Amino acid sequence: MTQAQILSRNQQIVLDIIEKAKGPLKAYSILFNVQKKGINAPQQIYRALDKLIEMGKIHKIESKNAFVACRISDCEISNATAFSICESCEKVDEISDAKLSKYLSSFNHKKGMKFKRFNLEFFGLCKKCK
Amino acid sequence: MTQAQILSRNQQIVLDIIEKAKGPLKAYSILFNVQKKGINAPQQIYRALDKLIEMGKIHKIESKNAFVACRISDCEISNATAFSICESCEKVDEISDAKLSKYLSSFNHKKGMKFKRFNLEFFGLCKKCK
DNA sequence: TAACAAAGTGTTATAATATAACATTTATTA
DNA sequence: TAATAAATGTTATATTATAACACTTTGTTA
Ligand SMILES: [Zn+2]
Ligand SMILES: [Zn+2]
Ligand SMILES: [Zn+2]
Ligand SMILES: [Zn+2]
Repeated sequence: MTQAQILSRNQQIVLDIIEKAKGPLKAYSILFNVQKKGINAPQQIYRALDKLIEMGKIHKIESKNAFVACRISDCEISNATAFSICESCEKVDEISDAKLSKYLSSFNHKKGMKFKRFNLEFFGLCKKCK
Repeated sequence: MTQAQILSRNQQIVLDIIEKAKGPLKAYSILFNVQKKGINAPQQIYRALDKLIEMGKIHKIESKNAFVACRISDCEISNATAFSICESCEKVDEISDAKLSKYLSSFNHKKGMKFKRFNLEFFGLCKKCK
């Protein structure tokens, strides 16, 4: 069994907020939300975010510069991420699809590059916005 | 036949620089490169970039906030983009793979979302850096 | 061709995102 | 307990991106 990660105080505060959020959160909106808890500077947020990403607890949605909690129990520690993003309401879902993940993880570029990691972002309209 | 796009002065200047570059360029590095041509403000760069992206002439590498020229003749006007990115030397190649593109374009999310567009970024080490 | 609309430009200012650097504190481990 | 590693607090600054407004050029159509 892998030891459950113990988070530092700031890491836990930041993670809690991201987990409670309905959608992706931006770094500065996290910052404004935690100032009552004594976190005052962007550095403190970005440091926590970096560690949480390393641990696979959260992911960065690159096209939005925003962060979501990982909801996938066996998420491969951020080596294989895929998201669906609604262009209207901004809803983001992490996609957990074994076939897709396998297909992409074994994809090899002609030019001899062996991939370690990928990130895939799908865009469209969610059920509600369609 | 679709009419070949005619670019405005600023759009052409920005595209030329991106096409000549060996790797992805950042907006402000483009700006510094064109100040001799009378372009002085970020707005002018970002406006040109936006249009060039719309036209499918360039793509944004989201994980790097940088821009590359499209080298793919039948690139589906930015609806289906895939890139390989070297984590060491920062080399970026656009991936043109009909199977991959077909596979992803027809991928449908369980939650009823129909995708219009995707962007995929692979990370690893290129031949040289391996 | 004159009138209008649409697209592009130039400019100043500012917002939003992210990192550098350094001093200090807390936790881990040898 | 001494040494090391990880995390924190803080100030300053770098980088990326957009808002707003006045003006010009280009395209369209009456
Ligand atoms: Zn995940
Ligand atoms: Zn939606
Ligand atoms: Zn392309
Ligand atoms: Zn390389």
